Amino acid sequence: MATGRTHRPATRSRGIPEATVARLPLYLRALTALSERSVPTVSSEELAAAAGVNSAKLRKDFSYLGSYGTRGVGYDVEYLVYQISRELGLTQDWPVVIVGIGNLGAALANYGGFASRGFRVAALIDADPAMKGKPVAGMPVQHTDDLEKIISDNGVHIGVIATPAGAAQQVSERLIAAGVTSILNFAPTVLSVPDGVDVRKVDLSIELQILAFHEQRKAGEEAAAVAGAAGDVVTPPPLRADTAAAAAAAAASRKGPDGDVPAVMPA
Amino acid sequence: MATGRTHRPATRSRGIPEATVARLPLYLRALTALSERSVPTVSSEELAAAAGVNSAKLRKDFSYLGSYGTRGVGYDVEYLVYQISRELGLTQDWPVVIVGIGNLGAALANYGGFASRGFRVAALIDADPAMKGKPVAGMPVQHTDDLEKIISDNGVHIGVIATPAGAAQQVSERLIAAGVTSILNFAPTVLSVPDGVDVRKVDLSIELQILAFHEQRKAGEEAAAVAGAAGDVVTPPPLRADTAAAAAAAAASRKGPDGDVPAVMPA
DNA sequence: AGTTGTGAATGATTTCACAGCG
DNA sequence: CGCTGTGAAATCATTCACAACT
Repeated sequence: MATGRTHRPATRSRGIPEATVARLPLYLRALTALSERSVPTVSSEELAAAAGVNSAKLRKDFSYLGSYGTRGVGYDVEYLVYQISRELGLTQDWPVVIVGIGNLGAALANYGGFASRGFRVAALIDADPAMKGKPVAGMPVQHTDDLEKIISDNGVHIGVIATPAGAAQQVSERLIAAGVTSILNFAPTVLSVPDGVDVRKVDLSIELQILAFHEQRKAGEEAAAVAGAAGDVVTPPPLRADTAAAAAAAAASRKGPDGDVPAVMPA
Repeated sequence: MATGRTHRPATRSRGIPEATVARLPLYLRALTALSERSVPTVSSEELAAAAGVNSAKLRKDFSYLGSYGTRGVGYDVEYLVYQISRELGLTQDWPVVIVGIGNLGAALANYGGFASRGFRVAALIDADPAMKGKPVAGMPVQHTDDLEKIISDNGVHIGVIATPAGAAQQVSERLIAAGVTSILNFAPTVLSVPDGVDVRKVDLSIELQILAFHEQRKAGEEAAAVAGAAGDVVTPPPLRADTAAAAAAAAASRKGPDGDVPAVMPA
């Protein structure tokens, strides 16, 4: 998951496990699609398929919300949409500010799915004076100087940070001081925030790196399957950088888990 | 976390747990920052703080890679950068295509951190004929018609989908047929892909919904703490939509976990 | 003396499998 | 009969706490 919570120990909130909470939006999206097609009821099997999970997990997830299904029949789509929306707090709408109106910030401001489900972009904020007043997504960009006033005037509790990494920590501190308690961080930095503030992080390069890991593993398996003839060991030379004398002294006795032994011995 | 893998049972890859793999990029980023400041060694405690995790978890994570530290001293920064990069497959560079050059796609194309660490944008692809040839991030946009040729000419294994939701499934099928085996999906849809293809998903509105859940919970706690005087129950009327007769018949016997009972009884 | 590496303990999540109900 | 809801089992992840090593 491209996502990752930062603070707050993985404790249950109101009895609902975190892993379940993270899936509720998926279910909600699948249910909304069914609702638009006027499908009245759906089984756990069908809904699970639409959401990309297995049905046992889905049923267990729903069991934390209550008994909202009908045995032998399934779930009432509209009713479930309402219950999940309520559970997620989407029956009210949340004003959100986006800080950092560069390429990404502008893309986020223009993102339609934003407004549709319970969220409303209350303001766009940027530190560049040249941006001030420029319309983005039909809304004038405001200057960082007014951040605190914007937050409190609009009763904003959720902030989106799309600034460069260097500015993110400071922006988060100002947001929090002004009353924000939930942050969605697109900047590639670990934010440190006080207790009670939730941070979720979306990080493109982390996602790509995780994919690269699996991709590499696939390539390795493939090579191992094909190999046997050419004795080309994939592992490059260790290239140990001896920057620290103390650590360097111990360098001789390194052990990898199995990395130094090629999966397939050269013949 | 904004992320979520889609396919492939959560099995270990080469003995390294998935949860650990997901943290390696974080460690790598923190280590790279230390490296730039020419810090030679770092303890698990320090590095953990920089990466936003606790030190026991970090040490356990590293233990899956091998014994790369020195007791009494810590970890050699350069050496660890290299080992983690290698483990993540970043010692080679991965050509990547971005499909869907709208606001988001353009933002991704312009994102610097992309090129820096092992990834190279090999092509930008869009279905709009009007976009063809237009330069985005210093690179001409190519038309979807040529997708297959672009993938195979460049040996691309990783694709990024930034199209509207409606196009995503079809695009993924074409990417996969042409040889892509890892997909980073920004479209708000569940992709269904064959075995052996990895999908990671980044979804703005899911992240916001998870934040809203916690935000709502905070508001509830606060209200409960303050309350006792005003008897304003937060729970809205159930609003049951009777779309399905069968399910409706059973509507009488609903039970929520505790949702129908206000946390604080009105006096 | 200081810090890693890791078994053992704990906790969270997923999966199984089936009783219970409509 | 079909499908939900859920204990119990299995798996996965985190944390503890300390022996091992420099």
